[in-house]
Amino acid sequence: MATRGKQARTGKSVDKAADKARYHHGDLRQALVDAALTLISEEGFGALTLREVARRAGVTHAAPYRHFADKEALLEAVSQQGFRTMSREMRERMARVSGPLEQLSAAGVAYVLFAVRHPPHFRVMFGPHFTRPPQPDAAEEGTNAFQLLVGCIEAGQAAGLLRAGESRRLTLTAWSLVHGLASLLVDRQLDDAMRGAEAAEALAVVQTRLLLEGLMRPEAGGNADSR
Amino acid sequence: MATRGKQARTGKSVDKAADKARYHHGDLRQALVDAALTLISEEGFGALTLREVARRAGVTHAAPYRHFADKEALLEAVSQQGFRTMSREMRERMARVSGPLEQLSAAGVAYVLFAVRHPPHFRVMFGPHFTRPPQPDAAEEGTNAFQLLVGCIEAGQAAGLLRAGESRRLTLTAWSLVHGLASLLVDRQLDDAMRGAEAAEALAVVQTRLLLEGLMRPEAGGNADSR
DNA sequence: ACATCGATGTTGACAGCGACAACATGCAAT
DNA sequence: ATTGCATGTTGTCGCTGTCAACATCGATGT
Repeated sequence: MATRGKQARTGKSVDKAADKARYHHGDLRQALVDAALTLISEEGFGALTLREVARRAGVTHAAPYRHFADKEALLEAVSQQGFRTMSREMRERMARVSGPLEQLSAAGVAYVLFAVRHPPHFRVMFGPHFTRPPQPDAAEEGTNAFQLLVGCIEAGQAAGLLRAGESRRLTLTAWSLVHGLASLLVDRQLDDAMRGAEAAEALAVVQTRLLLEGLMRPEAGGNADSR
Repeated sequence: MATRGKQARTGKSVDKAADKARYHHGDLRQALVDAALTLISEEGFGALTLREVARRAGVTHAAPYRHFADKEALLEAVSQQGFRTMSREMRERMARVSGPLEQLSAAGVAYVLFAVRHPPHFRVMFGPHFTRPPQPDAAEEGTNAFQLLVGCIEAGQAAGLLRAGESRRLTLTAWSLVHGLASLLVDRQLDDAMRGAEAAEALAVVQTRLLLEGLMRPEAGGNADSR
C-alpha cells in the first residue's frame, strides 16, 4: 500500500487535491475509495457499509468522516474516479486508430469495455445512489466522455463520412447504444439468454459496427473499420 | 408463492394471486408494493425502509414479514409488477399500428416511455438491488418484453424490410438503444445538457426512427413510419 | 529546539433499521 | 361453538450512519 511520505512543500491554498492525506494512515482517502470498490465487487451493494469500509482500511468506524461528509460523499468520489478512468481508457483506445469513424468505434468499444471490466464503478456512476445534485466539477467529469463522442461525430460529419444532421441527435443515438449495451451486460440482463457465447469485446465491436453502418452516409462506402 | 414454503402445494396450482389477502388489512401485500413505489419516488432509494413502508401502509414494523421474506423479496415483487406493466404497455402501443417496422418502432417508444413515466419501477427492475438470482417465473416476465422485440425483428426480416442476418444481433442493437436511452433519461444523465428541450416521447420517436433507418435494407425505401 | 495548532484518528453514544421469536387476533372450516 | 391457521403486534438483538468529545501527531513559526 502507499505508505509513503515525502513531499516537502505545500502551497498555501493552491492544489489540495494532490496532498490530500498522508498524516497517520498514509492516504486514507484513496484507501477508502479502493476498499469500497472491492467490497462492492466481493459482497454486493447491500454490503457496502461505511463501517466495513473503515474496517478494511484498518481504521475505526468514524475515521472516514474526516475525509467524507457522509456515505454518499464517498460514493461521489468513487463515481468521479470512475468517470476519469473511463474517459482516459476511451482516449487511449482512440489514440490507437485514426480517422473519425475508427475513433468513434474505438470510443464506443472502450465505453462498453470499461463497464464490463469495472462493473462496480459503472454501477456507482450511473446507479440510483445519489440524492444530491452532482457537484459542478463532477458533472464536468461526467460530460467528458460524452464530449469525446460528440467530437467524433462532428468530425465524421465534417469529413462527409457520416450523415449530416443535428449532431446532437446522432450523438445521442451512439451514446444510447453503447450505454444500453453496457448496462445490459453489467446488470446480467442478457447473460446466457442471448450473446451466443460472444465475449463482451466482440459484442461491443459488432454492435458499434452495426451502428456505424446505420449512421454512415449510404454513398460513403460500406466499411466502417479498416480491417 | 407469497409465504415461504410451509406446506408444499404440489402440482401446478392454478394462479390464486387474486384472492391473496383480505384478512385484517384487506390487501396488505399490494399496499406494501404501492407504498414502496411512492416512497421511492418521493424520498429516493435511500429512504426505502421496510419500516417506513409498513408505516405508510398503516401496519407495524414486522407485518411485512408475513408477506415478504425480506426487503429484497419486496423489491422482487415490485420488479415483477413492473415487467408485467411494461410488456402490457408495449403490447397496447403495438396494437395501434400494423406492419413489422411500425410495431418495432412502437415497441421501442413504449419501452422508453415506460421508463420515463415510471422511473422507480424502471430503476428497481434494472438496478443493482438484487443479490439472489431471479426466480424462474420472474425471469419469464423479464424476457417477455425482449421476446416482443425479437418477434418484430424477425417479422421485419421475413417481410424483407429489415436487413437479413442473425436476428439476435439486430435485436440486441434495438434493445440496447432503447434501454440506453431509457436509462440515460431516468438517471438524469442528459437532463439539460442535450435533449434540446425535446420531450421524452419525441426523443424516443426520433431515436427509434434513426435506428430503423439504419437497420433497414437500403433498397427497402426510406420511410420507416407510415405517417 | 520547542511549543503550538490544526488536521487526522479514536472512543462513546444515540436513534433507526433488518430480522427474528413469542404472543395476540380473528376469519373460516369443522 | 371450537379450533386451526393466516395475519398482525410487541419486544428484542446486532448492526449501521452520524455526531460530539477526546487523543495524537506532524508541520510550522519563533
